Amino acid sequence: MSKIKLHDVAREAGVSLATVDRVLNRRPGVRAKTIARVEAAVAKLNYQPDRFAARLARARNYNFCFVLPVGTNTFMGNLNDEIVTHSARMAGERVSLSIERTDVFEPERLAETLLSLAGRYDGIATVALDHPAVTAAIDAVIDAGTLVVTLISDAPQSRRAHFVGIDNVAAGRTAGTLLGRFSGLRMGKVGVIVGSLSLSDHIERHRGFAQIISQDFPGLALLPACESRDDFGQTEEIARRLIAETPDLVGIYNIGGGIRGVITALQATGRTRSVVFICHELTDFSRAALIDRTADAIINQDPGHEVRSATRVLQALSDGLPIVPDQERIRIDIFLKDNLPQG
Amino acid sequence: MSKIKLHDVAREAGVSLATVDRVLNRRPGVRAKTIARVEAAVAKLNYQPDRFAARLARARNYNFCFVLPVGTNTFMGNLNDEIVTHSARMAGERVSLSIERTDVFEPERLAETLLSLAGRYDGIATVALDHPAVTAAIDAVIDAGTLVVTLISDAPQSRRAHFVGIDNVAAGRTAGTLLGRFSGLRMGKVGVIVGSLSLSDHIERHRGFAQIISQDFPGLALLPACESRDDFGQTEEIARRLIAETPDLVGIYNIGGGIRGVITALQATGRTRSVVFICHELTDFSRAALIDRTADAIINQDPGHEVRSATRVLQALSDGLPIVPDQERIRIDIFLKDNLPQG
DNA sequence: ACGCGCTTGAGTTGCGTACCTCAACAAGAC
DNA sequence: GTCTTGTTGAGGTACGCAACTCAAGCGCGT
Repeated sequence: MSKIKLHDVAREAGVSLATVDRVLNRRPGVRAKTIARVEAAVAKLNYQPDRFAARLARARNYNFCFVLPVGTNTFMGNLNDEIVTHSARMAGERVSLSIERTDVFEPERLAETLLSLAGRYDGIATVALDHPAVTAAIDAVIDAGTLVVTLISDAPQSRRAHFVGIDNVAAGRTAGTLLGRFSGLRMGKVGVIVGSLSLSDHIERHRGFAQIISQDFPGLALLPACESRDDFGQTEEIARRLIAETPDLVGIYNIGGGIRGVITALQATGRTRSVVFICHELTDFSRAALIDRTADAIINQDPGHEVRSATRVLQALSDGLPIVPDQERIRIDIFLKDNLPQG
Repeated sequence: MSKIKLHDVAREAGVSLATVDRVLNRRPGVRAKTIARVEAAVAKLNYQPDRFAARLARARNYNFCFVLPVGTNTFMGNLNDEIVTHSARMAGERVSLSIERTDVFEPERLAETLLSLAGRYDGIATVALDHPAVTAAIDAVIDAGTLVVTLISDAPQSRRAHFVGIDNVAAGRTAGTLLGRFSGLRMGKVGVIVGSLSLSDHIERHRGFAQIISQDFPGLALLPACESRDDFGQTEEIARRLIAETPDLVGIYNIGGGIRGVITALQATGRTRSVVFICHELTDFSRAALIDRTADAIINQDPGHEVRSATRVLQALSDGLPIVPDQERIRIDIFLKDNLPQG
């Protein structure tokens, strides 16, 4: 019952260690028939290479790079912090993490940045865009032998190995159900503030939200979405206008950043309790708003989980190990004032 | 900028490899002053031992045991499956997982089982009970040199190294807020079905739920809790009675198992939409009920995450490595029909 | 001066795998 | 029959650390 090792596989298959090694590491120079014999032995003995010995022998360090947007978005700031923290932890694991910043909203700039990184890293985790230039750049990077996973925002047309993030349509639907049900049986209007109508994740959230409101809540009417460019000031202005011009305003759904703007507007107009407010991403601000009941629910994706997941996936791909889908699935977290993490 | 190794630490501290080894592995025979010198060097160079080399050299396998309740509870069944699945994955990591079943609800039986496991395993993850006999048994197991973490249900008075599970008071509060807000502005009664009033996690959920209903929802009145012993049939009977005898029944909160009973009762009486139903644990049944809208929300703790977390924690404790609190925090998941995992 | 215990250095071995070299042997081409 | 090419075996080295042995050095008391 002791551990099966390479040696046992060799004996079982009736070949030498060298041949087993050639088969397992896909080195050339082995007949198909011999390969089959070795693979049969592996299967029969249920051989699992010792990860520790393998990594030690390989004596290889992995360099991964996270590509994040420039700017001071709070969520991206948190993501950045998680990368730094995780990087320190991975020192003993032979993985080093870097961060590269670029204007992710400019397809050409992002594509350029990605191309400049090709070959310089073993793997890249990038906040992507669903745009032909970006898709082409990702595929080019992959062809150069660098692994690519997308983070937060996907480029589904590309050949990226994995997407680390949430289903934004489902997130929008979740927001819709929460807002609709939290509004009780009231009838009226619902305002939507979106960062940009050209960001696919924002569009998707909006689509999911609109679906639910129109299907499940006939008493609620969706106002046209307003663009805030994720800016604090603009968001506040939009929220104030919504509140002032809509007597029967039942709820506000803030799809992107600038959450503080809505909070400020709601508090200034004394509408914190009579307007259902739902937003995305747990930050110090949104958390405080949830606790003082200005916000009613926060839809969240856990940046810590995303960083760890991206790193694990890149590592697994590098080592040719399988991925645990369950562990890498990023949840659409719903936070109420009652289930906030820690104190 | 290449990796710092033991050798570098030895040179920096002006001692030999053997001495550094003695210090790092807490072997005796080193003067306090020398220990300090070595530790200073470790700190200065930020030395991080290579986990892979260390594990390889230690040439040690870890045997961990999960102690689960007997019986056919669906959630515990899922937990069991996750352990089996994870066990297969850990074969290459030198960790083997076993499962031991006992009557967790009988303190004396559980204590006995735990004591019989002491010394036979490197670590134990047990579904515990907050009872003096269990607490004493856990402490005895720890004194015998076996690591202990509690799973799902804690024994807070014991010296267990870690608790893998959720804050059940917070989970109850979450259920309260969801039920209250989902009921709209209606007034009426709320039924609570609890598995057992002597299980601390059920009591805690009930306490949290009651807190929120009485504080935040003056229009709602809590009916006395009914015990179902987590049994399908009994749960159905209780639910049917609640529905029949309570004309103004607004919602039902099922704290433990037997969810199918409530579902059956709601569907048979045609009250699926007029009664807000909230329960715990995502299973095939509760998932189906959420999708067909018999259930309005499910509070969940992810059994896969719990198994992986318990294993990771036991491993980290065995290797003397730090724990990443963020990664090991089990979320109080809220599932609506819109944010269910996968398809 | 001697022995004792505590501390330290030097060195060896082994963990299981990856990766490499060299030699041997076979089948097929010419 | 010789040469080429493809296939296999044998064996070595390295990876960084844990764990161990043995001997030497030190100050101490007697």
